[in-house]
Amino acid sequence: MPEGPSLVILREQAARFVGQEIVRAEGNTWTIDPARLRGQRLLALRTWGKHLLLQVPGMTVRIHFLLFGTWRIDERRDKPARLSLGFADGGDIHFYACSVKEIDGDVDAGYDWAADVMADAWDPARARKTLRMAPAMLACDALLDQDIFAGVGNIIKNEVLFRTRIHPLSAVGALPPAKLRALVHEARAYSFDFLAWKKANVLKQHWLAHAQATCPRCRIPLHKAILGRTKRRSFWCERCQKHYA
DNA sequence: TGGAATGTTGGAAC
DNA sequence: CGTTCCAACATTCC
Repeated sequence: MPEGPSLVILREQAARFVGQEIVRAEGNTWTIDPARLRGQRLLALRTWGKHLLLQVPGMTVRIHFLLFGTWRIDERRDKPARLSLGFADGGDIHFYACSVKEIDGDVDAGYDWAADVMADAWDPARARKTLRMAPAMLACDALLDQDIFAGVGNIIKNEVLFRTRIHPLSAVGALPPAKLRALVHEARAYSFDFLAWKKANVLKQHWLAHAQATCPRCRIPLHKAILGRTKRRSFWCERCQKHYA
């Protein structure tokens, strides 16, 4: 469950642990020593794109779920946890099949919060400017670029391109200003729709292009291919998504 | 049951 | 030395 909106849900689900002492810490992670977290107070729980940041005094741990990672709160799966944290109130959180890393130094210095499509600090003008500086970049690659659209994943990519009627192989430099603006705007707008639909457990039924066979506008078959430098699945309509080149 | 999938990284190759 | 490419990793579902 790794796109940005899902991380927001996780952050909200785990918010009650902030301020509590970590009384148990274990797991099969090899990148940090879980024992270092024991006895520490969880100072903050933040997200940046697809990253979850756990801050305790003198240490920040970054969790990334990649493609297969999952978590559970107040329950366990029948699988070894990469990292498990137990809190003073008796609750616990378990992370599975994820990447665990310690972040060196100041978190605020290392992350550009303006790039996170879910963040209050999201700055669409910054995204547009970055895109204008890379005119040859394909639209399908641009949306997956975490330095520009942190939190956007393959589902959001396909839905944003469909909504904005932009062909995935369009060069961003060929987009008229209004289209570029729409692309950036929808990257955030769709991400918040994703968040609401995911919370309501109705995300998939709202997919218009991703993993779909037919264009809901034209009723013709959608195209499906592995596209771009990112080599990810794209679903698009040749009739209603314009190829800017 | 083999293949595909909401993703990133490290190191090889150029 | 910088940029690009690809194998590797990890898990579940159909």
